Amino acid sequence: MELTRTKYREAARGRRRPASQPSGLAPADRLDIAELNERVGYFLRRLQVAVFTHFIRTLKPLDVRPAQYSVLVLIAANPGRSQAAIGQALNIERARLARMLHELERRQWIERRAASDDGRSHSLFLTAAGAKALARIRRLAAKHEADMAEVIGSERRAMLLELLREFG
Amino acid sequence: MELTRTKYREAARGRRRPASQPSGLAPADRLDIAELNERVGYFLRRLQVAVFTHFIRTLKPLDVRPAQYSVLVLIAANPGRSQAAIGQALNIERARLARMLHELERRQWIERRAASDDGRSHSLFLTAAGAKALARIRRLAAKHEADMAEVIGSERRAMLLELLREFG
DNA sequence: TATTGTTATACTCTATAACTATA
DNA sequence: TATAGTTATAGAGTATAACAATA
Repeated sequence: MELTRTKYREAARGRRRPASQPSGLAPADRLDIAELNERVGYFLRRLQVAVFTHFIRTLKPLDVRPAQYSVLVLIAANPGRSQAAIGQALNIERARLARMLHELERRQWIERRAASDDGRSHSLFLTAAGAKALARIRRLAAKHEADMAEVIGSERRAMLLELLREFG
Repeated sequence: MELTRTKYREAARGRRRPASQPSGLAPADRLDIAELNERVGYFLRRLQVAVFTHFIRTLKPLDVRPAQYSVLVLIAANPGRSQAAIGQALNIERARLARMLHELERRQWIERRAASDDGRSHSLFLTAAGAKALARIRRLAAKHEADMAEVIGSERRAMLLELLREFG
């Protein structure tokens, strides 16, 4: 599944047969997926993969992945916070976050300073270059989100966002 | 985020502050995630991870993962189809599917027979043991789905499923 | 004792490429 | 030439455990 209007329309045409229809009546060339049609996790995963694929492609010029984007955004909005705080908020393992931050530091988008109050923790900040990059990143992320709205439909996107937000 | 009623209620309490509120007013101990509150992909990913985690934990007794479940279900509903057909329907790379099928064959849940009409392709079938295992797997998967409905609410689950299905 | 950050290992999943055997 | 399946490799993400420094 790709996130394009053409594919979406194809999917809409293919969806004429209701999920409750017995599997024996599925056309010979199409596979019967009736049982999966009742699984929230199945569709959740498919849409998530499609959305992330489109995000990654849209942000390819800056080579930023979804997790990196969320970390940069959180550091920008919460300068000086620790790795533990960022990791907990985003549900990223501290081991994984440590490696990701090394990469962002290598690109000179963030810097770590020793925390004044706690010798164990590092305070995280965007560098000037990081802030500049984030401005470009945000423009591409906004384009990604606008593409999604165009494919999904604005009001459907809003419904989906509200439903998902209940659990995030 | 875990998929439990307790966690859900905590999340609901924590959601009092609207997403549009300026970040400067976020409490000092909580991180400001206002910008992510508008990202469909962010919540889609969080919910998908939570749902898969619960699925994996529920099916732990049989050690079946979501992708394996979907493959078994598709073979059961479409006996004799090729790896290519299964892979295309589920959006699984043929290389990945080949390894997964080896594992399912090792467990003696599926078997491959040479296709009668095409010497290149393998026809996939459940074994008797595979059919028996799938019956147990389906009971656990149904429990997983029921748990989800309990946490999310039946009507919200139905709305979410319908919205997601538009793109799957 | 517990926490912060780091390194290391293992496993899943994704993305490719190269290869064989068939068509 | 194209397709079906296999094997191999590389990278991202997840899950652990172990460790040093600090609380």
